[in-house]
Amino acid sequence: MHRWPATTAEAREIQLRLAGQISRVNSLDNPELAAGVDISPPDENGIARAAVVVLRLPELEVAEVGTAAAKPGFPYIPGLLSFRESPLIVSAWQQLKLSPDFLIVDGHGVAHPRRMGIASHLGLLLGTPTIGCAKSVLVGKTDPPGPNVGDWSPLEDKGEVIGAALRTRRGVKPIYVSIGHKVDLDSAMRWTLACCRGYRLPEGTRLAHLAAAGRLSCPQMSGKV
DNA sequence: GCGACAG
DNA sequence: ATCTTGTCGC
Repeated sequence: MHRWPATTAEAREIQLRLAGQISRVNSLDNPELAAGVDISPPDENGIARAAVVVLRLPELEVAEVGTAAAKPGFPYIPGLLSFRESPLIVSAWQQLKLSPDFLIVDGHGVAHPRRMGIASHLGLLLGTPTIGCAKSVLVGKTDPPGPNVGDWSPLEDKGEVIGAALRTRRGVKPIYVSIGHKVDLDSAMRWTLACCRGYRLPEGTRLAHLAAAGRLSCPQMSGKV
């Protein structure tokens, strides 16, 4: 694919080049397997763990869980998150026997200064449709969406709609949905909502958070515990 | 120069 | 992402 960056300037150059490879056209058609991913903060030894949870739609039953653990090889820098977390997520993804139809990522897709957030980067690395679902804004402005589940308002930057503030639960802050790769914004919101079950975060992401922290155990687990 | 800044 | 109890509401 490409050489891993040694400097932040190099990382930004890579992002600018990769941004041109993102497809914002929808390719999801009645998906059956949805995946969510999250990564734990490094433990006292510097080891972080990624977990990918695969859910069967529309029931949202856990079909499989893949994990991977390692020390991140890149620091956390706003705008460069994917260089820190992507390698571990790719490893966890490779543990899977199933092939999810799409992946929801805990972070932004094109709602990023260079339109190349971690969700988009992973879409390219995995060759899979991806959706960015972040808990806070990185770049852009938005108004609060309406109070009902499914209500949304555009997230705009430099005159461009880069995502949406989406109400996934009443009475709590919205999440910020954006195109990762091979989906359009309407589809991204549609399938995000299809993965929500009364919590602010979609189930895949929520369960992956638990799995990465070692607080989810089920027979579908694979990879290291 | 100052503030803002996914996880 | 962390640190953080009890409390209010469904």
